[in-house]
Amino acid sequence: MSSPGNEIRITLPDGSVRTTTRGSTGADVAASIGAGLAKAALAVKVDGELKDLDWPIQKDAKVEIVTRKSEEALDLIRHDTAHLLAQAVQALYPGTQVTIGPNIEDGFFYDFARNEPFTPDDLPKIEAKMRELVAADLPTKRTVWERDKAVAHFRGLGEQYKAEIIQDLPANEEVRVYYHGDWHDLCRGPHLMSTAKIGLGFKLTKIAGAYWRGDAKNAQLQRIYGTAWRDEKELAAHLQRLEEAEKRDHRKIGKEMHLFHIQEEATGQVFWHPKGWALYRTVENYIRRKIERGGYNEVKTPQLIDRKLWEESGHWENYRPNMFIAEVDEGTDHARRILAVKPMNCPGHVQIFKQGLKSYRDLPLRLAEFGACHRYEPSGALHGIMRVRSFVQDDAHIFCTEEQIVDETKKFVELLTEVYRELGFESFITKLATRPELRGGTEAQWDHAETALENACKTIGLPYTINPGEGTFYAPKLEFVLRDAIGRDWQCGTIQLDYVLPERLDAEYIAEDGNRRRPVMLHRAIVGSLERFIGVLIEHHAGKFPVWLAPVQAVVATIVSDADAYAKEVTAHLKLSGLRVETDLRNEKINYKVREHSLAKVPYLLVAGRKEAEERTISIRRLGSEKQETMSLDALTNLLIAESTPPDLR
RNA sequence: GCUGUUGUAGCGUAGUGGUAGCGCAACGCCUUGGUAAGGCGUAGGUCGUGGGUUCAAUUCCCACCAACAGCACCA
Repeated sequence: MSSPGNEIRITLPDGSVRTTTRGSTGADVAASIGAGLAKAALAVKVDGELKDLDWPIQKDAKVEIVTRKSEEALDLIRHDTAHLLAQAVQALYPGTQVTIGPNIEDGFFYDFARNEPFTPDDLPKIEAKMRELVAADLPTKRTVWERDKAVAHFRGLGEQYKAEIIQDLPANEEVRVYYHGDWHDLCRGPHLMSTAKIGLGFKLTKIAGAYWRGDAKNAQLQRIYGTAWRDEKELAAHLQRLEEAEKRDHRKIGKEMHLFHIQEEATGQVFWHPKGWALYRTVENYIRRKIERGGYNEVKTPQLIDRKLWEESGHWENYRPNMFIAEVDEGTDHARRILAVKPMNCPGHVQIFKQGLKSYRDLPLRLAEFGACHRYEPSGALHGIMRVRSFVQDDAHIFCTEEQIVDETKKFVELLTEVYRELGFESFITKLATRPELRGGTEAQWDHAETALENACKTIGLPYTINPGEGTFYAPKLEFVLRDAIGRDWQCGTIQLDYVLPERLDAEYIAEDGNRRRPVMLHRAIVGSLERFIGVLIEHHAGKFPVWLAPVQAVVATIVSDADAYAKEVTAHLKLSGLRVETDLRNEKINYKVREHSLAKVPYLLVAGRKEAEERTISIRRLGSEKQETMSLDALTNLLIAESTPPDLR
């Protein structure tokens, strides 16, 4: 229903309708509503699409004026700030080529090609230039170019990357070039109407190398990251959040709480200290109970396995660069034997499966292992205990029939959800990684496998997103992702459907009809690597673990030395109940002890003074509370036992 | 692996071409104090490793190792 002639009908978000001339802009509409709105307007949404404020509206449409308060404002501001960054960089460092500058979470980046490296000292200079450009209030102007002319123009300026981008634009897409003052850049838009609209809520945060088009085979560009907000107050709040996140860093807390360390002579491997190992074992034993009850059989397979098996499994061909190789002299004829330290547990589990003929009645057969795996990870990938070269997976392989896939997947996802919940993770992300370009197996197998994973998510009501083309070459997979304190995502759990390995390693079972069949193999892990998971756990709780996980669950601290004997007795008593308790008899004041153990994040401080020793009681103070509570030794023991009981045993 | 930055006592840090300070922790002495740092004192460092320049290197240069941030890779 279009209006006649030069009139068009504009529908505003409140449902009201206005008539205006064809070709009116968002700015016109805003002005017609009020001067305040006209001033506040940043852009306009026409039928749901973000447009420049001076975009002529040609037909009846729903129109919404976007202001600083709108949700879209941040995206607009960030994108304009990216342009501002590029403009500042080219002003300060002539000859620098611009490439792309998209928005990311909390900000933006822009990739530049320049022979000289940027240094951290450059950031304040660039930032100052950006502020200058904001103050100059440079007007934005949108122009549309003919494609060949644009390519020639940018090439003439020495902007090879931009020229390449224009050439690769879809044929039906308009080539738009935006001017901010004299400076111009290829861009789809929309943009704010002037640099002043950006405001000063931005900050450049870091410099890094990044490959052109994300491919390590291409040239490496220099990326400058920034964050941008509606105003300086929002920026300050964001920086504050980052600081808070840093305090949760598992590497920092791991050191402070004496959980583990890593040193040069064993990079990418963890030295677990007594306290960290207590935490580790608590998690491991918990998982062990969960899988035992889930119908798994725990096994243990060798660390060093002959090259021959890895050749059969395909690892020698596909995974060799990541494998640690051991070579031994067999003694005679200089015969060398080559073994590989296992990077995965699957081939070992297939060997166990193959011992003795299996019947369909044996399936599903679930073999689990806390398997220590070694992988030679690139040095730049190492990160605390989250990404290491030696780690233990809560690994298991389910050998089953085609028909059992859906049920087994469902059971696994239920188990995983329960474990995450019991360990304190109410929210996690699930991704379904589907068939990649390079893949084995038939289309029917892939259809079946992907559907099975999808059905499992649906039947238990687990929300998931599709991660297209990210499956492994042999299988689609579900990925379970936990987020760390600094906003980084870590894939922990996974389940993958594998048709290839049973084939390569010749696993089979006797089916109901008496024929030999290949089992399907489900590779699955709940926490993934114990090391990584504990890292996530540390950051998730910021070191303030629930009592059952806490490395030290309580400290008995004395006020006067007269209470020493009683304090020792209390500690011994609690230890007999299986609690992790320490005694602090030091010649320090109680204030000092309270402070120290609070900072050490001990959940319970048990204070013993003369009074408690006489009355055989204890004064307790919980971490995070200033309240004191005095109770009998028996009551205390019961309380601590209750709180330290793992969630699955309650 | 790539780009950039960094590497000083257990931890956190200052500093300089003339062989190193501070805070916390540790240890000793005094203090026995009722819920977030009591006082005084002592000890601890071949300044990541190896070369080079220099009369002299922790400081300047080179190489290597490691850590950190991002990229790429991944549990």
